[in-house]
Amino acid sequence: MTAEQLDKTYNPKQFEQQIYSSTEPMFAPNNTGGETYSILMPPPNVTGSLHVGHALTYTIQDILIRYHRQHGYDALWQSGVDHAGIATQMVVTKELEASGVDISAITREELIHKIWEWKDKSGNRIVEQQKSLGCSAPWDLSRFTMDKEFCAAVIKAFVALYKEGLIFRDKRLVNWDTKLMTAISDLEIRNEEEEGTLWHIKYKIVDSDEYVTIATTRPETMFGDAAVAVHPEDGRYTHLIGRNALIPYANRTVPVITDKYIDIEKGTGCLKVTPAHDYNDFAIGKRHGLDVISVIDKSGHMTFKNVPEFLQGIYVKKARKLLLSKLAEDGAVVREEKITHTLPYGDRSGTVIEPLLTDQWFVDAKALAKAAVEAVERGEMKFHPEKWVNTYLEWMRNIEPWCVSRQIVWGHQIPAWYGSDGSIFVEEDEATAIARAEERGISKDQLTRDPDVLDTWFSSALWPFVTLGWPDDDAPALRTRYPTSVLVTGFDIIFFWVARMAMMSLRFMKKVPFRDVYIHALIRDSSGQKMSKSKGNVVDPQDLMDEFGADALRFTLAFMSVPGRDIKLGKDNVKISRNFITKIWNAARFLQFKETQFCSELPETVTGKINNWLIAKLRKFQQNIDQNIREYRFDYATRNIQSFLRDTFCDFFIEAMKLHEDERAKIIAGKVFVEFLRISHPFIPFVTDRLARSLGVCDSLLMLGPDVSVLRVSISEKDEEEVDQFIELLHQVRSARQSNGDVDGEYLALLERQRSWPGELNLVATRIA
RNA sequence: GGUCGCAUAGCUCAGUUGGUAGAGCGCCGCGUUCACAUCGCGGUUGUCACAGGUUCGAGUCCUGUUGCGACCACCA
Repeated sequence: MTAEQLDKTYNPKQFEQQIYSSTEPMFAPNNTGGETYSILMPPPNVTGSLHVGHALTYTIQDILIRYHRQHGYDALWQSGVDHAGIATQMVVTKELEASGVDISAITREELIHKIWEWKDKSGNRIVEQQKSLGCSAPWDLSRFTMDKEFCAAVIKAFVALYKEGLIFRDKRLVNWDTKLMTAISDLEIRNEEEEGTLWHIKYKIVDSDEYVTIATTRPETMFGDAAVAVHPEDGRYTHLIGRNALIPYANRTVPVITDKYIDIEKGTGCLKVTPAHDYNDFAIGKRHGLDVISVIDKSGHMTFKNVPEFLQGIYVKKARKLLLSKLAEDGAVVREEKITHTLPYGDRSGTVIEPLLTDQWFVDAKALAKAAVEAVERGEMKFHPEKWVNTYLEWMRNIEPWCVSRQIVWGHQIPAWYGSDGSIFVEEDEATAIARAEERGISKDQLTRDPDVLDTWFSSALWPFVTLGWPDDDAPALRTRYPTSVLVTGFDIIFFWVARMAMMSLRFMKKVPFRDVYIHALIRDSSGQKMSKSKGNVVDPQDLMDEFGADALRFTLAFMSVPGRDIKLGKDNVKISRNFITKIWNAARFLQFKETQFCSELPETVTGKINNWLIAKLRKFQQNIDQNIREYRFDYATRNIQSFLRDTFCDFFIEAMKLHEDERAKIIAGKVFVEFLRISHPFIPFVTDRLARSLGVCDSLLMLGPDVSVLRVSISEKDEEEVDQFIELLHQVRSARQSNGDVDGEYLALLERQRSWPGELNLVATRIA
């Protein structure tokens, strides 16, 4: 490696790209049979582009991977992309519609084909951005949740779970998105508080002049009422129990029943029970054997059955208005009460979610959760920071069946075939399903395949072992790398992904998927606001990288990764990091100017107090970083990098070097600076590699861990202490001079003490003060 | 309603085992003779949210209060 003169200014744009491509071949795992270190990269959505949250999570993972690779581990960072069922189908559908395609007119196969086309064309954008950030993943090993092998694995897992009774089909109330026309899981809805109205509405009691007044926020569902319920001990209504109430305009009566679920204080104390459109009402209905009467269809309109003519086929919100004006006209609205309540909205579509009764596939999450809870309780999978273990356990212990079928086309089609007689065949392929059906006397033509696809998170849940080779139990990666070392992700993904990977992994691999789970912070804007497109406060990491360099962004994100606190990211923070990196650059320039030797070996015994002191500080620095990495304290690590370079190396050592010319010091300075570059490399890979090359040290620091010879060299601990004291005194002298002027007695006394210091410190003292 | 965080300098935040309150930014002063003004040297800035308790000693441990935030659940 030949040295070259460093530019006067640090200009990351000039070399980052080039450094990346020249080191890329070295990102592959070495597969030498040594100790492995593996990280699964959370697969970004195929539709995604890099946002600051990604930048943070990838920076942390890349630091870990580079560090372990440098330290001789067989390191694998398994990358990939997620097909992101609903999100992707939405994006492509929108694009097609915008270009004038009538979505309702194209077939399932055509749409799937279009999405593949889109994926091949645009699905790789985020990988390019990951590369700009410096992510050192072996991209040729990258997986896609819809690639052939992955699909086969998903189907295999589904069939296995089904045959074990851990997946079942049932008619239940599910969260239905009327815009996307699919079921979604509990996690895919977000509840939003808003102002609403509670209408008190009279139902006439049959064969009487009395009325019963119910309170509801959703009057339009009254046509699905199956009862009016009161609390058994509510004296106000005892006389009505067992009577029948007439539903307005419906020509239908419902009984007044009692149930302890009813809250006497709430509303009027009378609850209209609508099993088809409310989870609690469904439960009440089940207890009392009530009919389940649907009045809303899958697109969010009133049905044509069960609903009076003037509301048939009308959109729910409009139907509500119409009905209310008619009820008011007829004097049935007793009271309008303003309340705040929370409404469920679809995460993706933004429309109100309707609980609807439909046939769906469910995973028996409760059964799977048992092992996933126990493994964590036994400490086989550890959370960092530890507090997140409570979030995980709490959710796992109260888990409900997971609805995994989606009424869309982009995803893994459920391997279930239905016979015309209602029989179900769940098999890995069509041929087997047909064979099984024929055994039961059902011909091929009488079989239809379930059109639904699986929830995207179902395949994501299998990510840890499928990417490593499952279902081939002998796959080398599966044998040597499972369980993986650590999963790095945000807390919002604990339920969606971490918990489900734990469940599936324990079922199929009998072991936890990773030893550690590192939960990182959420990034907010500089004033602490959550970033969102609608607020317009989204910071684009690409912009920051363009302006300050990828290293500056990485350093900033690591620096601000304080456990348990959100990151308030502003441009200024990145600028400060850039300034620090410039400082490193200039330190290198100085050493180059001084014709420092970068490649010579350390002498067995270091002479010179300051030289000894520097070596001692370097050792501590190295040990600190090791500990920081072990404890996932990237904030401490970057602080250590900063203070070593600035306070220790530049502000004292280099300054002393200027005053006290010493050939030994040049050797030490070169050696220590190179060690500094190696140790810092995982955090700021581009600039450290660039400097190592320019100074003629090596082609890349990617594989070069800290030199252990630094640890072997014998140094005097007394020297370290002595120089520390000297520096302390130096501060006092400077301070005294600044505030009191040169003539002050205190200053002179301090100066005297300083000058009496032995060896080269004396020399330095005379000139530095 | 349940759970979990957070509160330290003007701002953003460190403070690891209980032992003299810190950094960066900002601000003020000084400084461009051999890296760096994207810099250096020095200075300024505190009721550690509040109230109790444990302790020789509490920013740190315990109890309570207030404020802010997040998540989960429910809502007639």
